[in-house]
Amino acid sequence: MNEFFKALSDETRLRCLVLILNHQEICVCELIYALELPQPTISRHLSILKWHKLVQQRRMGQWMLYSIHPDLSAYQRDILARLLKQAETESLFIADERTLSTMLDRPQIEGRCCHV
Amino acid sequence: MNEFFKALSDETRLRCLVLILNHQEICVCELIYALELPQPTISRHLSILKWHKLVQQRRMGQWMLYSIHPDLSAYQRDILARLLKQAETESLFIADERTLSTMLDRPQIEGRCCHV
DNA sequence: TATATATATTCGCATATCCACATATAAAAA
DNA sequence: TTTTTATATGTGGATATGCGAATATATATA
Repeated sequence: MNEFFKALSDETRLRCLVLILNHQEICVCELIYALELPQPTISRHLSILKWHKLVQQRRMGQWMLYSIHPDLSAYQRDILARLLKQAETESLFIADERTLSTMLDRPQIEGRCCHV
Repeated sequence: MNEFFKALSDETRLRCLVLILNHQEICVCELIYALELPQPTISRHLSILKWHKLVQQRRMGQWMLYSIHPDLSAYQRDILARLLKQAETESLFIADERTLSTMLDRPQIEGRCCHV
């Protein structure tokens, strides 16, 4: 049970998760751009989230898309939802969204709509 | 925001928190007995929870009593409540409660009732 | 006051975590 | 097929975390 919180205990991973939650599906290059962090840093944190089964990945051509894992338990979904709500209340991570919105030539991903 | 999850990312701290939540107020010697861990280990984890402002302490004679911090935000209370519910669903930490129930000469603490 | 009980803290060590840098791999474009 | 773009992984070092053992402190009791 504490392992789940360990996955959430890093700011970079929370920032990634919030972006994933807001956009349903997002590619690594968008996370790199939005968070303004080195590519290996993003990749490594994504692999930790993947190891904890919080996210899944799928390839779309040259891009790797990440989304919330469909097998997430109701419990974990509840925690993530509460976390997201609080992030909005406290206006956390909005800078990441603003940075992302300035990105040019973002990959076109079907059925994606931003929830923020 | 990730600091809160860092406080929850350790199993010993979760076990302490669940006991505190179930008993409202609990003394260190009860935690030592219930978790069957060395006294310095319990004390150290309690001091971490205190540092994160998740718990408060008060002295009652020779005993130090710990309880959930009254200034906890609604957000943090929600997460703890969801966590507690899930622990019950998964029957986690029940061994701690059972061990505690076998403890002799537990300190009498006013207004305490066990919620499990 | 001396002693026992309860709790907190210090120290040293082992391990875990995170980062930067370099390198590897996979797909797309030239 | 070579090159470019996108992503993943290996490595070493710095820092953080957790633990056991010893010690310190505070309260109660003899």
